[in-house]
Amino acid sequence: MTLLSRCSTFTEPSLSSRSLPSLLAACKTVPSLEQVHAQIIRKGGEQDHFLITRFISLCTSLSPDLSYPVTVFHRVSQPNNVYLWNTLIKGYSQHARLSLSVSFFHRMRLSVNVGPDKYTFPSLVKACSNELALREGKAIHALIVKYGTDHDVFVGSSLVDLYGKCREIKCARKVFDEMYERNEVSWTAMIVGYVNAGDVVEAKKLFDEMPKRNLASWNAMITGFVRFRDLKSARKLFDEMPERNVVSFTAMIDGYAKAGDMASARFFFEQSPDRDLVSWSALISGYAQNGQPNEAVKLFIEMQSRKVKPDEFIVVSLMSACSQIGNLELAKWVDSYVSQSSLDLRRGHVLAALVDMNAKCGNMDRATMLFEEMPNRDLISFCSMIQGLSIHGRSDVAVSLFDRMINEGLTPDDVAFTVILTACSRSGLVKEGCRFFDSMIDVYSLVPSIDHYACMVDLLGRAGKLKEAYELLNSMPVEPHAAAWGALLGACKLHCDIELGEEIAARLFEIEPQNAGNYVLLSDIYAATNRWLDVSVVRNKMSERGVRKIPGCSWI
DNA sequence: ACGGCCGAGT
Repeated sequence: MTLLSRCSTFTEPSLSSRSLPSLLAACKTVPSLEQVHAQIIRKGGEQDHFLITRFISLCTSLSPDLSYPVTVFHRVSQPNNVYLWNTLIKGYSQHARLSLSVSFFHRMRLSVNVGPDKYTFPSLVKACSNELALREGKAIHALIVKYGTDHDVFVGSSLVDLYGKCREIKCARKVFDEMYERNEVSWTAMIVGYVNAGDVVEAKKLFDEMPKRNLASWNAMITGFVRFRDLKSARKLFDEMPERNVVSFTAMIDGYAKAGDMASARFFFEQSPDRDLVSWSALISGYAQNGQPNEAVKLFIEMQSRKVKPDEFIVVSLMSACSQIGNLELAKWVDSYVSQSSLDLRRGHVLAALVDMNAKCGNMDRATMLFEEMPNRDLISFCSMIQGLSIHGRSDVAVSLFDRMINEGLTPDDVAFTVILTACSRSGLVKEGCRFFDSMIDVYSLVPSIDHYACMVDLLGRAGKLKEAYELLNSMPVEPHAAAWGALLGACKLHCDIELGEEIAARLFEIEPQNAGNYVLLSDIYAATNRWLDVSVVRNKMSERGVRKIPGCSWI
C-alpha cells in the first residue's frame, strides 16, 4: 500500500477538532493510525519529531509490519533527534529483528547529528537476549562501556538478563554486583539467571535478600520452583504473594499439570483472571501429557467457541492427544483444521506432530506423504512412522524404514530401539529383532533397558523360542519386571509349554499376587491341554487371594 | 516523547 492510499482513507472531519497527540493516543489499530497520519500530513506535522516519535512508537507496537513506520521515519528530512532513532530500534527489537536492529543502530552511530544514548541500548540488548545472541550482545556491551552508559540501571538490568539467559551466570553476576543502582527489575533478571543455570537455591537466596519485590519477581521465583518440581515451595509463595496475575496462575497450572494433578491444574485455570492463550495451552498440554486426551480435545473445542485463536503449541498438544486416542475421524478433522489454518507448519514441531498423529491413527498414506515432504526428517518423525507402520501391521516396512533412517545418517537412541523391537515382536520378525538388539549393544553402545529385554522375551517367546527367552531373562543384568515374565508366560500359553509356564507363573504369583492376568494365563495353559483339575486349582487360588478377574478376559 | 524483569517445550 502506498503512503497516499493509506492516507486517503481519512474522511472523519470531527477528528480535526482534537489535538494530534490526543488523537494518536486514542489509536488502537493501524487503520486508525493511518487516519491520524493523514491529519499529521495535512497540518504539516511530518517534520515534528515529537509527533513522529509518538507515531512510530505506536505503530511498531500495533503491528509487526515495520515498513509503514520505517517509511514515515525516512520522510523526516532532518532526523537529528535521538528519540526517533531509539524508537525505531526498539521497534525492530520488539519484533525479533536483531539484524535490522543492529544495522539501524550502526547507521545511527555513523550519523553526524545524532548518537546512541542510554535509551538506545536496553532494547538492543534485549533483542540479543531474545535470540541468545551472546556474541552480538558482548559486542554491544563493549559499546555500552565506550559510550559511557554502563552505569544506567536499565542498561545494567538488560545486560544481567542477557548473560543470564545465555547461561553466562558468572558474567551476569559480575554485571549485577558492579551496578551502581539496582531495582526490582535488576534483581529479578538475576534471579531468572540463577533459575536458568539450575541454581534454585541461589535464586531463592536473592529473592529473600532483595529489598523490594514486584509481581514479576514473585512470578519468576514461582516458575523457578515449578521448573524444579518443588510444587510445595511454589504454592507457598503463590499463597504469600500480595497480588497475582495471569502469569502467577499459569505457573501453578503448569506446576500441577507437570505433577500429574490435573484436578488442581483445572482449579487454578478456573480461578485465573484474564485467561489467555498460555493458560489454555498449559491446561491442554497437561491433559494431553497426563493420559487424558479426551479432556484435551474438549478444551480445544471450548477454546474455539470462546474465540481464542490457537497457536502452534496448542495444536501440537491437540495432535498428541489425538495420537493417544487413535481415532481416525478425529485425526482427519484436526489435520484439515491445521492444514487450512494460518499456522506456520514449519514452526514448533507441527509437521512432526501431524506425521505422528496420522501414523498412529492409521492414516498411513497421509503420514507418508507428510513425512516424505518434510524438509528435515529427524529421529522423532522416523520413530512416529515406524511406530505407525508397526501398529497397523506393516512391520516389514517399519524394518526397512529403520534401516533407511540409519542410512540417512541418524543415530538411533534407546526409544528408537524400543519402537523397532516392539515392531519386530508384534510381527514375529525374530531374525531382524535379534539383529537390532545386537546392533544396539555392539554398534551403538547402548545398554538395553528392562523394556528392551521385555521386547526380546516377547519376540522370542511368540516365535516359540521359549528356552532362549527364558535364558535371556535370567541373563539380564538387572532384575526383570513383571511385564517381562508376563510376556514369557503368554508365550508359554501360546506354545502350550506347561512346565515352563508353571515355573514362571509361580514367580509371577510372588511378584504380583494381585494380577489376575497371570492366573488366567496359567489356567488357560491347563485348559488348552485339558487339565481341568489344575484349572480349578488356579481358580480357587485366585478367589482365596481375592483376585478379581478382569471383565472380558477369556477363560478358555 | 525513547529503554530493562515474570508464562507455553528439552
